Amino acid sequence: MNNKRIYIPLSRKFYLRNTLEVSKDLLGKLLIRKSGNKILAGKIVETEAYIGEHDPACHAYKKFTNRSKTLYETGGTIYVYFVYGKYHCFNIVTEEKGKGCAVLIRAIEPLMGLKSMKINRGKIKTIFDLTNGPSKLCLCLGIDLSYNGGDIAGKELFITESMEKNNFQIYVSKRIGLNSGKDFPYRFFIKNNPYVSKHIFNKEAKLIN
DNA sequence: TATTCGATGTGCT
DNA sequence: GCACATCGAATAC
Repeated sequence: MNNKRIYIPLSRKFYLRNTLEVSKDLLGKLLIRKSGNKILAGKIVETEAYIGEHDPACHAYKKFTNRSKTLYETGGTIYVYFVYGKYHCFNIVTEEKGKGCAVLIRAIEPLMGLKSMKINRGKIKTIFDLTNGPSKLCLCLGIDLSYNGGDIAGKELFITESMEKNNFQIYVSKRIGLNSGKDFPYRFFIKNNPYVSKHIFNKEAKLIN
């Protein structure tokens, strides 16, 4: 891949749509992180939808708190939060301001800047362990709370169309790691992609295209 | 102020 | 497959 290529971020409009649609459409897109003249990038292979105040697993279910306030911003806002005392999760707000909806990026397939990613991440068993989890990819790309509330159509961290043709099949399953709202089929991932995070629920996943 | 919990990851079995 | 580290945020009181 050519580092000199100019990447055009998807506009905010892309995110001002139904959360499930955005979750599906993000698969196959490129997540780009620029730092100085370095480019770290990966293809999005797994996402989850969190759909506002009526979704028991969504942070907006418990109303407005200091942590969840950026979730109520307009679609295209970056929502990063801190969990389990040591990890970060990276989301993109969807739909109109005030809805409290977002897509969690759960896994990417690393494509550029693998060397830096490995340094950021620390020891791994195989290359497949590098970015196959929401907090793993945050570590690799250096995504932390300083990005919370930022614009996903910005310069440093953004998503762009893939240059490859996207001919893959999409599976949908239950979401990972929840205690409530666990039965909603809001997790999307690319069939047979080895960088998908967990294999739990994959057996019962359904093909949707 | 006290207590519980968590959209995870790691390591061991 | 399963236990558990870890600590900030949310909730209970």
